[in-house]
Amino acid sequence: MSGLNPDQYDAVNTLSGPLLVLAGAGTGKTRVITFRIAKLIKSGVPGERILGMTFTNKAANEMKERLGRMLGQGTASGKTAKKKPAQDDHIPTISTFHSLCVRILRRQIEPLGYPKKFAIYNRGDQEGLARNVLRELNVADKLLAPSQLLFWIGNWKCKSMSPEQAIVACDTDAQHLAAVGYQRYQRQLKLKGAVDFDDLLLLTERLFQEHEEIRILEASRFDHILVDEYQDTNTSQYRIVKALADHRNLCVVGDDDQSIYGWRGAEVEHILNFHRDWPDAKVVRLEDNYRSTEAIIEVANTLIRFNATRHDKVLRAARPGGERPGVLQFPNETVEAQETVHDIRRRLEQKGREPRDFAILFRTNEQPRIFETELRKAKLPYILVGGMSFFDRKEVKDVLSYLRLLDGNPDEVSVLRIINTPPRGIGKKSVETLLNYAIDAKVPLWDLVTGAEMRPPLNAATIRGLDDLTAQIQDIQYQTQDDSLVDIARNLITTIRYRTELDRIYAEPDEREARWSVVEQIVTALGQYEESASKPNLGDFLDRLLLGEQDANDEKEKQLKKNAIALMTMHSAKGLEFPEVYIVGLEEGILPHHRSLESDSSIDEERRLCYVGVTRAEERLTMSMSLTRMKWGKPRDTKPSRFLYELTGKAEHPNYQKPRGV
DNA sequence: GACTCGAGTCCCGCC
DNA sequence: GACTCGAGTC
Repeated sequence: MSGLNPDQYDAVNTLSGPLLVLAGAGTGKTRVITFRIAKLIKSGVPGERILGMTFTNKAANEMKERLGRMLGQGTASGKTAKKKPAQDDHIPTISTFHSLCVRILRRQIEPLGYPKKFAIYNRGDQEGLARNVLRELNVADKLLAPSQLLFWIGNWKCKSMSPEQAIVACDTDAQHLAAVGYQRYQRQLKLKGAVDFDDLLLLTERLFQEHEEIRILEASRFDHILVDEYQDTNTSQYRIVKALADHRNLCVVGDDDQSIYGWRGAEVEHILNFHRDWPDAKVVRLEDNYRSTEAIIEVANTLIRFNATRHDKVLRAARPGGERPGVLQFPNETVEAQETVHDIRRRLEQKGREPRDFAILFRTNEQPRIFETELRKAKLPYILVGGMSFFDRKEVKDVLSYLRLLDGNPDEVSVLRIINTPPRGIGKKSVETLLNYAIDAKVPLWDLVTGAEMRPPLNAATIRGLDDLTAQIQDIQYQTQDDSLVDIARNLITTIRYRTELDRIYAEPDEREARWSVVEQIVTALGQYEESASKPNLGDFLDRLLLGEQDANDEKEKQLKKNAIALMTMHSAKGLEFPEVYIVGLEEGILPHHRSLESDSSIDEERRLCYVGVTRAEERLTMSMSLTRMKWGKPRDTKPSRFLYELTGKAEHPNYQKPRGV
């Protein structure tokens, strides 16, 4: 326990009772949490009685790794540990909220009327459902598009609102329509035995509310709870934490200046009001920043002071001096990318830096493309973090849908996806007939496919197709009963002739290879999972993959090990640090994002996001913008981000605010 | 039923 | 510029 300052030491050694750690950026939050867990264990608390909660898998993995080093062992549900730990049971659980909720629901969901093997729907699946709902309601796209419906549903859900509550809270006709859609959407999900991501939290919350005995059972699993990034908890997460913390040994850590998840329902009030929930809570403040140089901290402080409503706190730099952060302007985004990569290469060669010392941070997921191109040209290793794009790929969706089926979980979305992929003569019309029949007869679609339920009249080609599919799936299930998961997947891909299908669709050899390699990556991920999990099974693998616990991107893993330049959004960068950071695309409309320009409070959140970006840098920070940017096929003029003026001291300080009402 | 082509849209951020 | 969707053709 060496190397802690008095405040950190205080936080680490307060072992019981409610504790609030208000910690600025770079003040050693994660360190305090990990030290505290280690200390608890050393003081005799069994590891399995400790629960650490994080918001991202990255944070969870990092904490597991640190803890592993500190205690010289692995941690539960961690794939970071090479060997399976000897005593699996004495290890603390480090988990994201969603992962924790999935585990609770897999054990206890039945009282809520969902099947134990519920499917988890992601964005793509949700869209299909939303479309169905709108079709059912006979709503024209212009009145309410599927994406809008999902937007509203997401909004209500992250505020923990039921459809009934949403209907009451509506202002406009479109909203009211969405609320009705929300009700139908939930009904459909339940009918299909599926939940979406938000439901994972909502249902857990409801489970605890309606079934006290389950709440007590789940709460009794742990004696200590630690929550990182507490400022980012939404209503459900807040209630779940409270419901689990009977023992009162609750330690939360956070920073209101880094609250960047307001759009998914996070409320800073939770951290600001912690002492109201727990009046005897001890409060520890960490204000010494050990990460960045004084020059960088100065920029960060200057910027964040423009936010009106915040806890006034100072961030003191422990590292004096330092290079002044640079602000660069480029003619267009190609030059911006080229020059950034050029600069990195120069510093790699001249300053003895390593690729892993660099990060390029951006606001939206379309920005990295051009940087990827330039990095590839320069033959520099990079890793693109985040972005669910892996799951958006057709091949991934296809293979995962088949795997869900093989897991004995033939939910409708998966069945519809693969029923005619590869083509087996089952046309749109037939699928529609089947689907309508399934709805009318209240039987699962899959039972019509297999013929377990009486099928409606269909043409001969369709029947042959359905029988083929059924035979294929049953063959695999029969042949591979005792096989490893990897063998099952291989058998599947061969049986459905997926490679042939890819070759048929894609003419370009390069594209064929690229697509096929994605399929192989899934198999590799399955192999990795099988090695690390204590009781591997297909359903658990699919859960983990969907929750992001299991990395399916083989290339990514390799590069990570290989030491690579990190490309990520500022949201993903939270909690991380790099010696050299480039924040790119600092333009009005990007950061702050144009969708946030309507209200002051969302501009404040954009500013906090920028603050998070700035405070990732340890030694060198470069911010850049380009004067024109391609948008919808045409180069368009841009305006420098207001944050650039603010952080360079060129904007009016809020102390000299313009008169009201102007 | 499978495939091609052209019109229409532009979906933040994450688990 | 990239992608999806629906009409139209074989």
